[in-house]
Amino acid sequence: MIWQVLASIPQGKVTAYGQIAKLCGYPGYARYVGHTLKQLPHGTSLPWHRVINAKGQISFPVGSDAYQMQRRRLEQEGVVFEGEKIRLKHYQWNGISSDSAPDN
DNA sequence: GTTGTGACTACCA
DNA sequence: ATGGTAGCCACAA
Repeated sequence: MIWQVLASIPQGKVTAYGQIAKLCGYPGYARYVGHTLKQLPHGTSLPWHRVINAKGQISFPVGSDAYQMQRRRLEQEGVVFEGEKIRLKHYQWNGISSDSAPDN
């Protein structure tokens, strides 16, 4: 299920772990989603990089290898970053939770 | 079976 | 807006 929802995320858009879990019919399974993405093979065609946390940021330590890789992939798809945060206002796929209070 | 940890969230200070 | 705490669920020790 998670893979299916993951694959349905449009290019150039992002969503949150909790949102995916909810869409899969498992609200509250945000951590499970993260656990699943962690298990994805490196060569997977699934857009795991389009999954971020509810804060609108990448869930990896800033500067870490994984962080930079995910960020680069997102930017390649046209996603714009504001510092470490993503412009959810324009790039969130299906409303991400609540926090992040976008402005502009 | 209890305890600790993790690519998470929400609420409160 | 930022930082700390509690809830959340699955998995490993």
